[in-house]
Amino acid sequence: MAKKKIVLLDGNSLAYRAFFALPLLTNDQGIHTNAVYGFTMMLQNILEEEKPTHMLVAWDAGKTTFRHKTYDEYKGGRQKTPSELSEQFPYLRKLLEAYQIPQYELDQYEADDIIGTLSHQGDEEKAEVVIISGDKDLTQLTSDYTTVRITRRGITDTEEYTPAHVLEKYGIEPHQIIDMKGLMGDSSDNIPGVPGVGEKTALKLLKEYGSIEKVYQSLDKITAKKLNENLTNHKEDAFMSRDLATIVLDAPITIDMTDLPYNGPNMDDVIKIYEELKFNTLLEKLGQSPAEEEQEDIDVTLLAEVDETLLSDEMALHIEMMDDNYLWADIVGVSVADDGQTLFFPFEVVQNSAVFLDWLKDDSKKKVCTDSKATRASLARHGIDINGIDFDLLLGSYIVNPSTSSPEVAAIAKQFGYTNVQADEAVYGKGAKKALPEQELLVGHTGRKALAVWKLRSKVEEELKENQQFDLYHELELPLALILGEMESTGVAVDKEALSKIGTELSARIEGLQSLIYELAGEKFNINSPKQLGVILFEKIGLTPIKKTKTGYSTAADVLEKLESEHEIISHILLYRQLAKLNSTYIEGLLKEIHDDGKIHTRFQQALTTTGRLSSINPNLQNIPVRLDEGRKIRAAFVPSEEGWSLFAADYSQIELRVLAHMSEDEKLVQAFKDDEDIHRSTAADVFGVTTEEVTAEMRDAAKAVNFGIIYGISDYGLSQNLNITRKKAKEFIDTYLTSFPGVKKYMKDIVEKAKEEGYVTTLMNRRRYLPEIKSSNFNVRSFAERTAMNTPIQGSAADIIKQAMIDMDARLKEEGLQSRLLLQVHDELIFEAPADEIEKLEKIVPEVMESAIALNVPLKVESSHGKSWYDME
DNA sequence: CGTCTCACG
DNA sequence: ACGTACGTGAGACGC
Repeated sequence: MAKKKIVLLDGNSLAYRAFFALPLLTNDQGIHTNAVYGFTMMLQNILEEEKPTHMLVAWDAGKTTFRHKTYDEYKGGRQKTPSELSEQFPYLRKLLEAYQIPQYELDQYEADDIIGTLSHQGDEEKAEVVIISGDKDLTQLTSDYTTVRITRRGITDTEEYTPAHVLEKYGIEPHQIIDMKGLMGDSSDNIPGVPGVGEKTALKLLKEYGSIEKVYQSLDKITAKKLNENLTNHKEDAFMSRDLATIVLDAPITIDMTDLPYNGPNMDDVIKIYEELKFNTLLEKLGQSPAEEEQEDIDVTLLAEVDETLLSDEMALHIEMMDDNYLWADIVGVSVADDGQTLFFPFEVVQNSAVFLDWLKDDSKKKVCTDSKATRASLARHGIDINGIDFDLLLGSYIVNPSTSSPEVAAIAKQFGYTNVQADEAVYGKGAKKALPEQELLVGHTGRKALAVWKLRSKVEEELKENQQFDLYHELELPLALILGEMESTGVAVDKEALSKIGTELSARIEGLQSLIYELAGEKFNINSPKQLGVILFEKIGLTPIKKTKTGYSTAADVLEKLESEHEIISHILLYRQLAKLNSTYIEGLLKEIHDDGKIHTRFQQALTTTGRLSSINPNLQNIPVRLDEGRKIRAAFVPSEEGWSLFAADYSQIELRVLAHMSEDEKLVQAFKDDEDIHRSTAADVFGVTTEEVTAEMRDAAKAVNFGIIYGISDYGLSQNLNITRKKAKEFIDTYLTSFPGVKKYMKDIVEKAKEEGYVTTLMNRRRYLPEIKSSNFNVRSFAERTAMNTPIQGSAADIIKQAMIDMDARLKEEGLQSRLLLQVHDELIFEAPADEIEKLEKIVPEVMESAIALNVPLKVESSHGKSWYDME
């Protein structure tokens, strides 16, 4: 028989861990499932890695334990278990039953004690025992036969404790862990310990004396006055604390090893509970497709001819493509739907039907669709005009809730309670298996999409109106989609030769740096691999690691910068990184994206960010280098598409701080903008208590960082990292700032409160972001939501403003009959191309239009420049 | 496919 | 005590 391997799980501890590590998920019944889900993930991982022959999950029993008799405040002051977690325990039990894993609890004892007793039995039998918990106290049980795995960040990652690892980490033996606890106490269990003694002091004492008894025997040798005094005064506490922390090895359990064989799960039961909890990804892994919603029978008629009477005055229209890049994807079918019918047309039929083409072009024939921009672009690619788009499901649902992830019709429909449409993946498959299905399926799928859009329109529009967001949707986002579509199809001209030339120069320098780095390292390695680089820097060369990542040493730029003076290799690596990034992302990456027309056509995602900003993909043209001149030179390859034209750029100056000034109505901030002051300088003057003339460059930099911090939802830690100062110093800065700008302080407080009360925050144009996590009992999750509550109205309002400016600008260009065209939007900046003789005009009207996009109680300020490339701008 | 790193506002 | 700045996209690596 194979060797015994016993795995003992600390049920409560792991459930807590899973609960706090994951966001609050719910199944369709509104039952929270995150702890069960996380627990399941852990369980899967454990089963796979350990392959146990025996298993047990131990639970804490009830509120009182024998430890309360020793110390009635044991675990006092502990937060009540959140109801979102307690409701999950019955499901955890059920899950374990399905896995056929024995569970046990014992009155008056904690899970620790059950585990301790069983591992003790295991030790005596010399059986291999693995204990899994989130509680480090359990490490006292490590022995030659027992390993303890303690969860660390995430849910499946654990740190493995053996006696050797305990010794390496703490410098003591496993049995001394309880002495350590006795001395230092444990605030989470309300175990007092000795005041003033933390982990460091406790370990120092134990390394020197060995045990609590010995520490007290040698008390006269401990010269540190305060420490000696504390030890003397809290002797009883120390011993009692040790007793409390000691895990019982002979609890009166009624089970033994023979009761715990593990023979694998009952798959039917496992599937059942996964289905109940809607663990779809786990079901898929089991080869079970998640229970499909019953699809109603829908008649989709395939037509090879277009009869005029079929196309009505108002219809849903869907252009189906297999690839989501609508700029190049082939159209695989077209469907229309209204109350009476759902029809499918092969695309050739549409192309060859004058009736259909006329209908598409006719502005008085209203089209209801999802993703109007994609619809328009896919048709335009085949020379087909479409007008009269009157509803966009994608944009509408995005405005209702920007946090919902998928742009797919099926996913959106489900949010609104309509399930009669399938996910694309179910029809086409995924990855390498993705393929066009047989025609009948395609017809049904494409038809159902159009019908879904048709059926959802009123619901979405109603919700938009209810939330006073119809204008935002209909007057801002919908017309913007048209403008963005034009920008995408216009594209930006890129000088291929110029780009290649920069690339050649970069490659030569990268090669030189590479050999230099190999030489300094004494060997060849892959500099692009953080893993290999970490080994070279921190093991071979022996530099001190400053930060760790999940998987090893961090080699991020801020870490390397701190090591720059330690070894000359660092500066070369930093430069190598910088140049390698430019070469791979911006030279090679962009070259691949230049099409036959000599242009790059990015796509702007209009329904993606949670704040209302756009994003740019395939390629991203919103992150072309600018901060360092080295990279900035890439911009020289971005040129006007026509002879004699120029690029023209206009950017909002400090738009986010101006928005903050407006929304907070902070007097000083408002006045500073009214006086057109250098805002970072004037902030510095206030924070440092000097006149603006006395502000030094360093003071201005610090103030600038604080201003950014304010926009991001400030935290002392974040600011300290950014400015490379102590947290205390950062906190002082923030406090001084907030005292100096009481309006901002009040605004931040109010916005968090409002988010808690109403569940969401809004922008100037009534964009919403829901923040359910602001009520989380998890500090990190809650803090993140609080910062988001502070940041989203600012970032989002700035996004609203520039979107409005784009619409106004588009109208103005048409009005004035100008040839100039908008090419790009980069969050606070608009980039145009223009004939030389229109530049002067643009210099006047672009700032004028942008500055008057919205009226705030501070002025908006726009600065413009123009030139022969995106690099040479004046 | 997740992680790390780094480009932008 | 907790471990973070807000919002993105892309390339390289290594499983």
